[in-house]
Amino acid sequence: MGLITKAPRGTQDVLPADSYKWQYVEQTAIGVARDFGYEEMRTPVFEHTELFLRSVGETTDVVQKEMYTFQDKGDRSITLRPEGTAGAARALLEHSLHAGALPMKVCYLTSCYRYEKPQAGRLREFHQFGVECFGAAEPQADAEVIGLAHMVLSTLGVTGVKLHINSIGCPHCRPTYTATLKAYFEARSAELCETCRDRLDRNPMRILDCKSPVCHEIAAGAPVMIDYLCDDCKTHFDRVKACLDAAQLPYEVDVHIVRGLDYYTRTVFEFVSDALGAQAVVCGGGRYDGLIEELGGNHLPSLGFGMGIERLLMVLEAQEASMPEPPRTELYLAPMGERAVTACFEMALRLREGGVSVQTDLTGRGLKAQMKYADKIGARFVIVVGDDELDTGKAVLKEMETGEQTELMLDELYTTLYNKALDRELAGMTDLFSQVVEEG
RNA sequence: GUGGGUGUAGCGUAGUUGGUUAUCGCGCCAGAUUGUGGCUCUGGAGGUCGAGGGUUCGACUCCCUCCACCCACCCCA
Repeated sequence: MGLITKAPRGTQDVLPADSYKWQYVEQTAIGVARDFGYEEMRTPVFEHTELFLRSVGETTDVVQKEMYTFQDKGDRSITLRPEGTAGAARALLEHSLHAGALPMKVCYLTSCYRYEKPQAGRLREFHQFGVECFGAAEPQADAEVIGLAHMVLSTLGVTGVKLHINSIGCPHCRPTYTATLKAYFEARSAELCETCRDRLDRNPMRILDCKSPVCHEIAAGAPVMIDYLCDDCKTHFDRVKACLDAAQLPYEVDVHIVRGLDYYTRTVFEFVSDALGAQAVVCGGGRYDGLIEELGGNHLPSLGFGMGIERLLMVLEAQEASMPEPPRTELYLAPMGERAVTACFEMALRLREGGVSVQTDLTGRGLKAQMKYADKIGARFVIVVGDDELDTGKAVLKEMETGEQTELMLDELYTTLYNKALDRELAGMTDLFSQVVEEG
């Protein structure tokens, strides 16, 4: 197979058979966010590289080795967005959205790009649903954002997902902690794995996350940020937890959560699924009180999260969750002969104008093949239109599932279909009603 | 970037000391009395056996290189 018939590494096509799942997930997420006051924002796929250096952080892996960066023809350094927060923050500043009503709540559905080696739950192009809440310093904002993520997951029927939260402090208390942590690991540096010895200088907090057994054991006894929080951070975290408790949102404080993006402060959280492979984080986010300042704005405490659509779909797939499928073609018009082809073409257009989903023959196939096609696409009704029908105006409406045939006049077709649809809807409501009665 | 596993039609597969035109199932297309789908039967199309090179009279099969996919490390959504 030649290169042009192969999508680039780490990318995925969403095929017609699956796109309804994406639409369902996306609409659900946007809908829940709207209930929380979030409005959609769309920002460009690419930004000035500088934006990500400043926000995500120059020492992070994302920036150091995973960005799709290139020079454009005007010799600007451009980068395909590796995450969604930076672009949203940039747009906020560029359009002075923070001058309007605060907090400023936005959400988005975006593709993100990271040059990584693909594996289960990890792609080079992936999609994220994200929210950002700008200008909300209070702990209830943290809880609300977490609650929003939780509600998106529960509305979709996701199960087996756990919420982990932590506080990683602020610029006032973190340096003290980092120094303490570094001293602790340095004392036992000989035992650490090679990568963790490198991390000692770059970012000792990463060692807490190491999966190697020895490091893990050493890390287990390491001082944790929580114990070094300044009074403000501690109070903030306590109140976040109090809100979550009050809302009965179950969580686990996981002192080892360390986010890999530099802008995070105070609250960080992850929703972790047991249905995924090693990439278990379905949703990750937290507070970034310093980011807007870092990008040249005023101090504007903010927070948000990103949710991986592919991972979300993997979880739903794993638990065999049902998702509402879009309605199938209502009617297939099977023309016999040239006169009928023209008539069906015209009839189909009229019916579609009335909101009926109709298909008719485009291939010149025989009747049998057309019936097969109608069956395959799941058409609910079929009408064969030949010279007889055109001459008399009478036709037979066949219901595919039951084989039941109804005689009708072609010029009453729309009304008939409308009534049938209405009957179905009523029947559905009756079913729903009896179900409710049965369940008490 | 580092490991491990896997590559035969759209999908799932047979091909086991290298030996004619590379299996089979599903799917697709067409037929089985003139205008009716699902079941059955018959026929047909579709493959540079992941790619390139090497060994050999002869390679899907053996050797080398590369590529892709899957999984893990790392990192994160």
